[in-house]
Amino acid sequence: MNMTSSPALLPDAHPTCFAIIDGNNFFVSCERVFNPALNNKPVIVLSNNDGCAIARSNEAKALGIPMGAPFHTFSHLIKPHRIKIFSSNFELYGDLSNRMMQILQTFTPDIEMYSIDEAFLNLAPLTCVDFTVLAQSMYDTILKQIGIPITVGIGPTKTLAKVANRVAKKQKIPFQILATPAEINAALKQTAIGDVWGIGRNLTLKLRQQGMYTAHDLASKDPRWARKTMTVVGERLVRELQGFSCLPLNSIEPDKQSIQVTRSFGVRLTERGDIEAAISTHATRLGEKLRKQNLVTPVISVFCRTSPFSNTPYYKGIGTIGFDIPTHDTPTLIKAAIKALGQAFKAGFIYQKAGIYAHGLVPKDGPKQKILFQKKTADSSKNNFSLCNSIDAINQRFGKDTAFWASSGIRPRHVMKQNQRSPRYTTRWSELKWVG
DNA sequence: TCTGGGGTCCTAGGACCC
DNA sequence: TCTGGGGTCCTAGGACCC
Repeated sequence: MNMTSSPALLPDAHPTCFAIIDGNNFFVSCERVFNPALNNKPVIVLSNNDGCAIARSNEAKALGIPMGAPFHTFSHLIKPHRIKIFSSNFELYGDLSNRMMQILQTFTPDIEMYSIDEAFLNLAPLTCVDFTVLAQSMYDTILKQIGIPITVGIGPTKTLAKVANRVAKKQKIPFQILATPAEINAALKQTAIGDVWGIGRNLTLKLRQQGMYTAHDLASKDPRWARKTMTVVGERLVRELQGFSCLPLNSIEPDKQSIQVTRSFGVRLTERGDIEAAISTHATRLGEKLRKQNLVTPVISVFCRTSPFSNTPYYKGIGTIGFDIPTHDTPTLIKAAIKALGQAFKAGFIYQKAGIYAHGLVPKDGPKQKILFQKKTADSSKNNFSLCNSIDAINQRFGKDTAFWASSGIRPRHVMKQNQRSPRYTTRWSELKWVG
């Protein structure tokens, strides 16, 4: 494509056209929906265990608090600047996310839900639509119906739509459309190389060393060069920046290949029994996730590790157990997890985190592998499916862990710190917002 | 005292096969 | 000159994303 050809309007100039829509400072905006007093004030949402900042309002960003900053590195700013702090409330965020996605689907069904707060839309088929009107309408509708401000970026490829979105955010405007080569070039020139979607910390360093500082520098490169230095991923990236779409819209969510449940303990643990209780809890969560998605796993891995940030010696142990028959049965998973922990655990260390992974997932009713030497008891899971489903139903209705497995402990020591969580306004009757 | 959690894709290299 | 060759499958590790 000739990047200097005369300006033309999308989508005639390009065969493809994408929009990326995301909620501004999404978790903070969710908190503000039910607490308007937070508007125009510095607000921070913390990760699990209140460990670090995972969402910051613009006011908090202006105070110089970076994404991912550990709580203790900015705790001294809280009082003098009256920063409002929240523990993460994913039940609330997930629910508002669903509502946002539903509204976006009224604009086009050709949508890919990319993350909790982001969606790509394929706009190429909307040939008769004025994208300025469309973007403004999306912004107005979502702000009015949910109360969350969004930003819309539109461009001929997903990567350029991302660039457009970033430019809009920088200018604090609701949307940006990159249609002409001149517009694209201008946007690329004001985008730092590290802010390009797909360029992480390592590649930023590498590219800077070679004298590339902006997205425009990278877009000027030969894709063959990119393939050599950054594999096929880099080649796609350069082509996308040049306006050739390589990343299609994935409107159908593929089955997960792996599922993991990992948590910091909140306290330091040294006793194997305490870690077993945590791992049992994680295995229970894993079973729930697998059953919900109708998947079974042929193998699990369990790990436990010390803190990489402390001065004490670092250790990470991993144990793996395979199943004769892929399963999503909680007692089977717990039993295997505890056995795997036996491989991973080494006495004498101060543990901070543990987790369980399931990989090579297959659909529960998919084709089954024949087992040559199958023990009679191997499919004990079968008998427990209805029990697990009943427990899932109880916990769904009455709240997490109303019914739980004894191996998780009656009073476990690994309970998560969540000191500042807001009510789950939209998903719990008991936590409804009262007005008046 | 205090540093999240959950995913994907790609490549290299070894094992194994004919 | 060259002294087996080519393929698949699996895993570990590294990169990225939000």
